[in-house]
Amino acid sequence: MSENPRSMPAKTRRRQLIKATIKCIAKNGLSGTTMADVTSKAGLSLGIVNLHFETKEKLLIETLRFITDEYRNGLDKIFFNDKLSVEEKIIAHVSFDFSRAITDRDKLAVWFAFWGETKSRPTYMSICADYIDEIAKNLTSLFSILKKEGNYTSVDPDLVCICYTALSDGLWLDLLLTPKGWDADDAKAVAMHYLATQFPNNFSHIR
Amino acid sequence: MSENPRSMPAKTRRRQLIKATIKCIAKNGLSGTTMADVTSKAGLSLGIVNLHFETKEKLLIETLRFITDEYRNGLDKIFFNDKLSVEEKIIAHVSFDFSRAITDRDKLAVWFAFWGETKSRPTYMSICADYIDEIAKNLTSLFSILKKEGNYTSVDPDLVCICYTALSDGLWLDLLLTPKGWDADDAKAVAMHYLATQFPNNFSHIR
DNA sequence: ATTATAAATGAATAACTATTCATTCAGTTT
DNA sequence: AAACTGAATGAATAGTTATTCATTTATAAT
Repeated sequence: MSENPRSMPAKTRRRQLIKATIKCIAKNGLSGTTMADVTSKAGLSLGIVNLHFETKEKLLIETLRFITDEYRNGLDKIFFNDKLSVEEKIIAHVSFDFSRAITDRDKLAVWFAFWGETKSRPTYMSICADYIDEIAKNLTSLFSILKKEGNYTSVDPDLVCICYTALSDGLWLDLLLTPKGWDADDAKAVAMHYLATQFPNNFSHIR
Repeated sequence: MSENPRSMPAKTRRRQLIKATIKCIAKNGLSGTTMADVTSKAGLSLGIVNLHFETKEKLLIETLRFITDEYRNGLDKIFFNDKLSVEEKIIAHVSFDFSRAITDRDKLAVWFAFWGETKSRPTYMSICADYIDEIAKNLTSLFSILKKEGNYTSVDPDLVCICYTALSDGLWLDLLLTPKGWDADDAKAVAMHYLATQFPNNFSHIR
């Protein structure tokens, strides 16, 4: 099969298995995801996961790391883009949060599947804690700068960061739970509505 | 054992098993919760779950129903309490959302464990959808009345309901993921901060 | 007391699933 | 083209866990 040459680099094969894992978790949940499911979804043989990841648990951990890295890297590209103003960075952040890539329902299902197990798995917890802290620091600093630039004397950047972050997590949950009559653009509008309450001169009329 | 008389009504025994299930899910996750765990946590014998619930899956469904009912009933008591003003009802709603009973970390872990599996289990999905719709309707109507009473001409009650609900879900997630340096009262303050942006004359100075 | 009833037990079973590893196979080297 | 290398396979194995049900036990009824 030219689709699946044996000479593929290990990294590609690992990614192929992680992608299959995401689909399986979305379809069957974490508890319902078996090695047989994952490997057949990837069009490969049963033993392949153990060859590339050693154990199922390690495959799951790499899958979590894959989606957290994707999220963190996407946001870092925005934060460290010198061509954007602070206002533009914040808008780009929100747009990214509700972009196709991030609000893909398969991936949302994976996020929540892991969050649901976080309390019982220190490894999941620490992978999550890492990216959360970093992103919060960056976003808070954007709000701080905008506060100064826009003379928003009564705004509390830390509070706004916590509030925005919680809001966007909750909106993701809505997108996951209510598949119909509601989409990522609607969710984004809700998030912008909140930011407009804090920075009305910057975000009030943005669609 | 006088603690565990055989004459206990079936309902009590079922509740005892559900309580044990909540603890097990919090400790080991949905996938890691076994019948042996649950029954030993309840101080009963292995076969007892199948006697009272037939299958593990049915026990899990009843556990989800238990926590959703607890939440819905708590809020209904507030909505249908004729002695409270609309403002008081909204405050009571928020206080309930961040009360000890609701923000208990074991129970939060259960919420998220089920939400994580919702996409793959239509039964979980429909149990969630039921209570979400009902609560949203009630809360939206409170915001509508407050809008009229307080002359908040530019407030959109549907939007505020969606935003508040998403925010509180996201704050629950924060409480679950970040055990230290952050508690339910802090989360409640964030929620009140949002409501104050919409109804400043009612909620600005409330602790 | 004796019998009847229903709840509870837990050893045995059945079903499932992660992991292993001897073998196969594709591609590379000599 | 023969030998080599390491990726891939999947049948077999090992381990785990839900479920069953014959038996035991507590309570109620007569």
